[in-house]
Amino acid sequence: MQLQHLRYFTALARERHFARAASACGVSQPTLSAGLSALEHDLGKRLIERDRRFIGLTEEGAAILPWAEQVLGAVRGLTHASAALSVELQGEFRLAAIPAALPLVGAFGEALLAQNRGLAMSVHSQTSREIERGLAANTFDAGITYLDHEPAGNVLSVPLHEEQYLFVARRGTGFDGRTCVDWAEVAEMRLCLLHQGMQFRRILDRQFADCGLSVMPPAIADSYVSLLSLVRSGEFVTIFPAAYADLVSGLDWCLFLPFDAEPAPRRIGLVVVDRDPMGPMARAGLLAAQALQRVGKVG
Amino acid sequence: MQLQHLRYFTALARERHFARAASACGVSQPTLSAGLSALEHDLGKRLIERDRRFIGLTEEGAAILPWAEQVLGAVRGLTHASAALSVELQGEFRLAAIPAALPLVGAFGEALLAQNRGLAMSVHSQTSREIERGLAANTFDAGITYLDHEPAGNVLSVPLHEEQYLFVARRGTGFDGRTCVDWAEVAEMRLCLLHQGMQFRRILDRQFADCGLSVMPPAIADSYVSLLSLVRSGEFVTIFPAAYADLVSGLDWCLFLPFDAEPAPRRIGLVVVDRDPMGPMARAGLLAAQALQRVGKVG
DNA sequence: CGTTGTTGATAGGGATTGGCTATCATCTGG
DNA sequence: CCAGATGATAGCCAATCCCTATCAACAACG
Repeated sequence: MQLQHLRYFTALARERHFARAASACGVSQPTLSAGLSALEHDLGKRLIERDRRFIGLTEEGAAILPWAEQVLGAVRGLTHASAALSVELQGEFRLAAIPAALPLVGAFGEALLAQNRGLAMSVHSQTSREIERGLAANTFDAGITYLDHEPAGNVLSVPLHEEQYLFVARRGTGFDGRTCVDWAEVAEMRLCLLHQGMQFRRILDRQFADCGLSVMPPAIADSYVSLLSLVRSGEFVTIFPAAYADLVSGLDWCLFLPFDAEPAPRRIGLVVVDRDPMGPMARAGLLAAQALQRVGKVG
Repeated sequence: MQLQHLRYFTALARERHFARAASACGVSQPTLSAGLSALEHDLGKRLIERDRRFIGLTEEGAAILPWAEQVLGAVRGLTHASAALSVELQGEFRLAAIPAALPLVGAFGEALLAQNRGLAMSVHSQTSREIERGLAANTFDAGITYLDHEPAGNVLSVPLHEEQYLFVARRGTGFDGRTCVDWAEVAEMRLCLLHQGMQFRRILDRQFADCGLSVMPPAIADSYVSLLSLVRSGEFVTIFPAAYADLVSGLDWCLFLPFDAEPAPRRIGLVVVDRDPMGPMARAGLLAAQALQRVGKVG
């Protein structure tokens, strides 16, 4: 069995297209095709459903896919481990973060890249569920997400931030004199919020429910930028994580108000998978997060 | 990088000898030598300290060794996963067990092989510490060991047995009429016990300590067979796990007595590593252990 | 209904490399 | 000084990995 063939296989599973997968692997399409045939021959199983075009993976193919990712992840770990001893860490640090934590990636990236000049960080905005899967599948080296909500399958974490909420409205829409708002009145307003698949939304829903309220926001988006744009129209109000609000606090048309009753803050932090030989990327991420934690300056 | 080269590398690390490692891999010695050179060239690092003979691994070599084992373990998982779907599980189930649990491997093996006719089980007697390392390094598919003592790095376990203690003496040495013994008097006798690196010995030491006693056994061995042989001489007495005693209860010269006060029983069971895609071997082991647990017949 | 673009498989050739046997260089022990 | 052990080197062969060029089947569309 060839490692390269496993790369072809995972690429095809990802791209769902022979030519694109080949290009992603930097080889020609016939090469990828032949490599996959060889892999199927090695295992004695058809892994790919094809009907003159890519259909999907067979049952066997789906069964071995996570294993192929494990193999390749371990190979990455091996190469990094060998490279890390003599010189600095090199390559791409693949960080996934929930949208609410995006304001933290600046400080984290600063710490990480200061400690590892050879690294390049790539940030991927993902839901907490996707981060969990991506960590298990070695798609990401680390994630920044909620620490207390996860079923947490074998992860190490470093808390970075405690999330608070801020009410957001456009100036001149009746809130200018206010110093705070309460949850009950907000529930009655024209809210725009994230969609229900996203963790921050679920947390808010639970917060409203804890107050005996339920919300049916007339506008739903999948990014804070969209929410901000909706608020700017003056038609809507929304709720931001404080870290996110800080990032855009310079906007003169935008008004942020605290709530009268803050729920228990949600811890947000860095998570990496806790495998036996810890990958140098994971280690570097933990070190950077710990440095950040000591300084106390996050966001 | 070639998977085969990683096999060469782990074999060499295990055998500490080029020719033996080559033979273990089923290739000629120059082939292995060249393969290792290629691996070193790939990584750009010397991995092996050589001085006309094998000296040891370099720092880099030691760093990548656990990763190489991860890679190969994942490859095994992949192969098994692909094979397991259609037909029965094949190959070798590598079980490690502490000596005190060796009497359990019969029932476990029976259950495992009944459920998986294509499997062959190989049993390795190891200390609990070695089992822990071997599981992490993919040297074993499962272990049978104490469940409550482990620091437990990501393992799944199924309890199989609760260990009790029996006093063992040769008949005709003054114990024939007795129905039980107490810890204090045993502490005064000429005991032979396992050496202190072994878990069962440490458990006994703690048991004695809990009774305010301390023992300095005049004979120490690393196997129960040796202990039994020492007891047979009539000069010594010892303490066996009840499961072990059952196994040799047919010996007419041998006398087993319970203790008056039993400490809390120690749970012994099957452990497998809890990785994200669970290996079919681990799964098969768990299933066999669970079947055994339901039947309640272990040992 | 024919044309065109897309998608994946096949054919053939060249370069790489993994493997073998045979041999050598060096060290160890007697 | 000789014999054995250990690992590296040389030279050769076969496998295979990858490429370009091409083909076959299908879909979309005028």
